[in-house]
Amino acid sequence: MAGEVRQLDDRKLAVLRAIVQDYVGTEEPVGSKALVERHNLGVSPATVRNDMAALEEEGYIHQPHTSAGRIPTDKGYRLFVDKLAEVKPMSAPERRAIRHFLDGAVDLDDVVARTVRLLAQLTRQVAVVQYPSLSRSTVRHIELVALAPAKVMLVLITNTGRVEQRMVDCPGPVGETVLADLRARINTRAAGRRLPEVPGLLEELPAMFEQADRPTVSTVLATLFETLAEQNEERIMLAGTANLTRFGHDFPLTIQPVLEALEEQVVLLRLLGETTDAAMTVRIGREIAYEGLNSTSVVSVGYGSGDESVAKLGVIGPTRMDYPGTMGAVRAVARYVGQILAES
Amino acid sequence: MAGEVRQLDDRKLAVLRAIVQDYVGTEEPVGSKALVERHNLGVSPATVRNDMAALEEEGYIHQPHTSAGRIPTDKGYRLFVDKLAEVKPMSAPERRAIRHFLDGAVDLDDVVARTVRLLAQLTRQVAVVQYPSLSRSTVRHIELVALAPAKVMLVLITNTGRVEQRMVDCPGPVGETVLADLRARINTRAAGRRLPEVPGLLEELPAMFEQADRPTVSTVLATLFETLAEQNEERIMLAGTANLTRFGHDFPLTIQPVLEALEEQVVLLRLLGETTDAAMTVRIGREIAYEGLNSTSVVSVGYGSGDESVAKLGVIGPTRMDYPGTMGAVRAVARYVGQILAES
DNA sequence: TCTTGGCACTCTGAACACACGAGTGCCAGA
DNA sequence: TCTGGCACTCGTGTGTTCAGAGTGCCAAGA
Repeated sequence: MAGEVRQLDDRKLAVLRAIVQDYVGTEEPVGSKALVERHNLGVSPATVRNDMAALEEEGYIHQPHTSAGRIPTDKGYRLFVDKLAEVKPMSAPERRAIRHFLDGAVDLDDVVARTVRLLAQLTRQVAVVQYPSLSRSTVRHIELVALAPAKVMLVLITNTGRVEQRMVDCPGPVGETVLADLRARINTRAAGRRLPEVPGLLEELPAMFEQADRPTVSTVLATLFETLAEQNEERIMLAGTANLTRFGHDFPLTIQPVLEALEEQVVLLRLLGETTDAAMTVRIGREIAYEGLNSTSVVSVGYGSGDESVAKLGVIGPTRMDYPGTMGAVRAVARYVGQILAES
Repeated sequence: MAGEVRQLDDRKLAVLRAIVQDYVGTEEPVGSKALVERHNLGVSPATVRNDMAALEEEGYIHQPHTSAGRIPTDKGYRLFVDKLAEVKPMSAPERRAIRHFLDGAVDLDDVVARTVRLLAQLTRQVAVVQYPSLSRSTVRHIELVALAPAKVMLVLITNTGRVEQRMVDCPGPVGETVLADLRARINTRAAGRRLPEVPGLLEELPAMFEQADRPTVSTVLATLFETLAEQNEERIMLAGTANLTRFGHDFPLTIQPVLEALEEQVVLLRLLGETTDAAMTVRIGREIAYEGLNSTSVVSVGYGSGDESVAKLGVIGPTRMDYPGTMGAVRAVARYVGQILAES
């Protein structure tokens, strides 16, 4: 009946942009007349109506009732985000405030806690920050300490400031010289490397020791590898759940599944995990795999101490959100957290 | 006009109990007729009406509108909890399930995480569990390790399985014998003692060392005292916020301040802090100091590894909650967590 | 071919009236 | 002291009406 892949005309795109902007602002379906009044599109309401009909035909907008205004669909938001919106940079005072707020942090926990609060406050939505995960970070230092004749404490310090320690029960007494030797060899090879690489780099180590010491060396290494591999340390911090109350009119129905999803760390981790490292990811409504979040959008991005990202952070809000502003806030916060981590 | 301190008649108490029970079940104001039908009070609705009028006069119940049923007031719930309700013990299968679920925990974090989820699930409300706090627990072991000539790592292990470590930069190189001596002396004095006691017990230690070593000893001790005193480690874990959706009809208004309160660890800590150690505490509506929680009730109790409580846990729900059941669940969970902590 | 003004139509939401029923308070009698 | 009866109150649900916002379509103009 109609051209399928027909390219949308510039004005239609402008109309879509205007609809998204107005709807995000007012939360109410927007009609042709109001649109023309608030944006100077240079055409009459009737023309806009024609464009709207076309946009609806293509699935970018939708009418709740026959005689109501239009609401963007997920597809409409998608087009808006991809083609029509610019990330809105933070203002200078905002940037200064972010910087200042994060600078006050005393340790890693505090950095994460401050970040998540800040993000929730800036976006007025639910913020999620993943702890810098072990698997992405690099080794700063590995320490071995004899606590008792056959008991060694192993301490792993990462570039993100995270400290993990383990006790190792060795098969026999451990000489201090052996331990020092082992410590030196481990650090020479592992320092600065990414955690998952480390086991490969230490493979030939046992062979470098006397036959008698090999069981001890192997035991220590085994514990180290365990620590490195321990993925269940993927922790997450949340803030801003109170912002859910501003979600919409049809309240309990929308909010319940969202609250449930937020309690499932697994869901949140997978959500953030899908973010491609480099760029900011925006997932909208049905695009989100987890059903409970089908009426929300997720804006997420990686952050890291260097040029590489060690963890993700993001924001969860209604599909009807201020995408440019949210994306700007997320990007800015991620950038500053990265700086803070790099400094400390 | 009327007797003020007049003792309430047994039947009036029975009526109050019935009102509370019905209202908790139905969430709707309960009238005299329905009451008589559902509980065999042995009297007619008219009689019940008289009793209700008296109860209202005394402030135990309240009428939302002239021609509606009655709803218990905070004062009514208070009387119910104090005089009319028995803590409802968990059934044997429930107890077994609790036990089994908690037994699977692998470390302290996991114990707390499982506890809070369990509590949320059992009560279908919001659960709060405080981590065993350093100040209440006792020293299991303190370890000192030389990492570099003038760098010592201090590790504090508590009876609740918590491990805290700190780096100490010493004013000068530290001899291994001095360190061993210090370690031994510290542990002899501190092991088994409550954390806040420890500084007092170690006061005269520096004097027992050679003049030259005293600065080092003092530095190490200072860091240890800091670690002991660090109260901001009072962490809390939450679960079951999704249960807030079952709160009431007047939704966003009630839930918003509650969600806000739940984000403030400080508020939650103070809330739990007010619990007297020994017994279970129930705070109802306006009795709660924090305004945002004025339409909720909090049931909390201490739990601990021995006979003494090291932290608190509890449940936050609408004032209209099943007090006997909630109290039963809270008590049972606290008891089992205590056992788990004692074992590990 | 695109745009525009006009017009008839649809539908929601607010306002209002109204009846029903649940629940009450009070009183007189047992 | 309890009970049944009775008149009264008031919230809720239903039905109706009405205004307004918004649409789609069409014919005329650029």
